[in-house]
Amino acid sequence: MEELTKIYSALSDKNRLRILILLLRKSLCVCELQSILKVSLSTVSKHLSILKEAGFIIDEKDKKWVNYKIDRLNPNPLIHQLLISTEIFLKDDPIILEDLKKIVVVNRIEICSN
Amino acid sequence: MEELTKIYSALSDKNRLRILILLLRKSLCVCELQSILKVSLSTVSKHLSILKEAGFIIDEKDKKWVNYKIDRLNPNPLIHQLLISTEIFLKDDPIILEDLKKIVVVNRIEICSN
DNA sequence: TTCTCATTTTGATAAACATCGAAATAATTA
DNA sequence: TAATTATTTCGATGTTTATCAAAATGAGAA
Repeated sequence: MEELTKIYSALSDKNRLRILILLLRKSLCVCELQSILKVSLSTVSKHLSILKEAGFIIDEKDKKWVNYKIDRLNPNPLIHQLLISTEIFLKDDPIILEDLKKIVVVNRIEICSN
Repeated sequence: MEELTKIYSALSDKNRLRILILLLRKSLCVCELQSILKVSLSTVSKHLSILKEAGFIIDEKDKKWVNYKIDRLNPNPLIHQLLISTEIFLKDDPIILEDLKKIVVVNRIEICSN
């Protein structure tokens, strides 16, 4: 039962839902997410670790950066079902729509070290 | 987005998951739920109000008691999908299996006023 | 090897939450 | 009407959580 409450708890925060919707479109590094969410880097990092711990995402080193992406290979079907339902539920949300516009032009070289 | 975090937050507590699984089998009053969960009446009442606020359950007066039941007519399809997924995920959970044994013999006349 | 820099961890703070017992409420029964 | 009683609300307490800034980490670049 703890595994299930951990999964639902991971989805119980606005910033984490925004992160998941963004990652469904595109793999992103911590500083790119920070530039969209406008919270501190340490907060983004903490949210990512909660989502990873729950099984929604994985991380991958890419040169200087850590790319976070949806864990498409997670064997728990609930994870994928929740991602789909969440995406559908939020498809017209104004904050989400703004976020999705931003990832089109986001550029980690410009953003990092500022 | 707040509506969605409210829904997922409602599912982020062990006692509330136990309540939902019980109500999927049988409508129950507050004191019946209390006798199974072994937490205080005010805590059960609070959990029920959170589940009701999120759209999972409704209440109905029946003589001296308030019966809580799954809101089968909630127009939000996510609610029903989450209930089904949650039930499947917890189908072999030992605490849930014990709970389900108990509702077979639970009797509100014997339980209340103790 | 040393420096740089993206990320994580730590420590602190304020807000939210789960829980309880006691008081308040409301509705049925006597 | 008065008493009973199932439930809710209130007030208090301890725990968890979201957040930030600063320090630590660790991997690539010089």
